[in-house]
Amino acid sequence: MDNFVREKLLEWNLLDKLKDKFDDEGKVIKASYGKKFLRSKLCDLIIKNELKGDFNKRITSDRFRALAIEINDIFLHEPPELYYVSYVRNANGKPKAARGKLWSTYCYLRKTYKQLNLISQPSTSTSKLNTEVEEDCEEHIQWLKNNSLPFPIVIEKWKATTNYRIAQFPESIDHYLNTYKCLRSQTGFLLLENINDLEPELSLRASKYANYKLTSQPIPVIIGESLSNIEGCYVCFNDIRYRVDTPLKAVDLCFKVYHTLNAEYPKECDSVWMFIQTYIYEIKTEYDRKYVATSSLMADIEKLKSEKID
DNA sequence: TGAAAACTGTGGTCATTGGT
DNA sequence: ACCAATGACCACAGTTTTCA
Repeated sequence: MDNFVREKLLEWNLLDKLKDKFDDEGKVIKASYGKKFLRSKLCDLIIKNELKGDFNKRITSDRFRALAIEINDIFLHEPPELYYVSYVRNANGKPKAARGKLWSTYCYLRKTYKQLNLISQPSTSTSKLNTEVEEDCEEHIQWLKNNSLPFPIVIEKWKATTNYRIAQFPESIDHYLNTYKCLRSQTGFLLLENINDLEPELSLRASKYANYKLTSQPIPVIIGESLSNIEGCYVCFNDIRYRVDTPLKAVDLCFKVYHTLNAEYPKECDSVWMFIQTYIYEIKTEYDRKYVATSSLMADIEKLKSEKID
């Protein structure tokens, strides 16, 4: 290692950090400068030293920038941008991730350390069920698959298996309906068999969804010439039609169906259902999407309410 | 035996997600 | 708003296999 490089390394405090390896590998890297420069080896050496002693250590963007500048100071023709470009937003305001050789070496090392179990995987939110509870659930699930009565026991078993069913997370509502017999019963509701205008509309909707590889979601349906002349209200999903007394009850039931089945809201009116969920029912979940329109509507309503009180 | 094809691993970018 | 983290994807170089 020549004096210039040694001085620079001392100045930037890199020599101490790299002394274990740099005498050997550093010589190789230094020798390659001006020929086929071993950039990857250099990055590997630096990042490994940064992570020495703690495989899970985070390197801040400031540190990355400093390291890139240090490299540029030692190896004058190596631009810092080659080694680290921090996060930026483009003209459209879209975020652009950090780049550069140091960055990708860091990512690659972390990937490798994870594969070798040197870094613990971030804990997922799903808590593990113990085997005893799981066995009970299996039994309940089996019962639910074959029985739809008596209703109180259905409710009890349905509640007891909530976590288990969520863990099993079905692909679609079809799966749910086909698996659990109780969902097809009409306890407490009138299920109509012939609804003239409704069926073509629903099948049109289903095919529209199928085009986008989505499954048709539960939907409240109101039949009648106008809102002042309502003939009937339904909640429809798949081939099931629940009749309810009022539009409000249809919305209410539909909302409950979404949550009971862990179904997603229909894409085209997700924000509307999110408003109903957060403002009317005051429910917040970890899966909630935030909408500017929804938030501003809620804020506006709150403002109106407070003005009325004043 | 050497060229071509197939395969594999590394290094890199990008879009997106998630945390603060 | 910022930025770290992640996963999908791609290019490319090196290695191995196939085949004339």
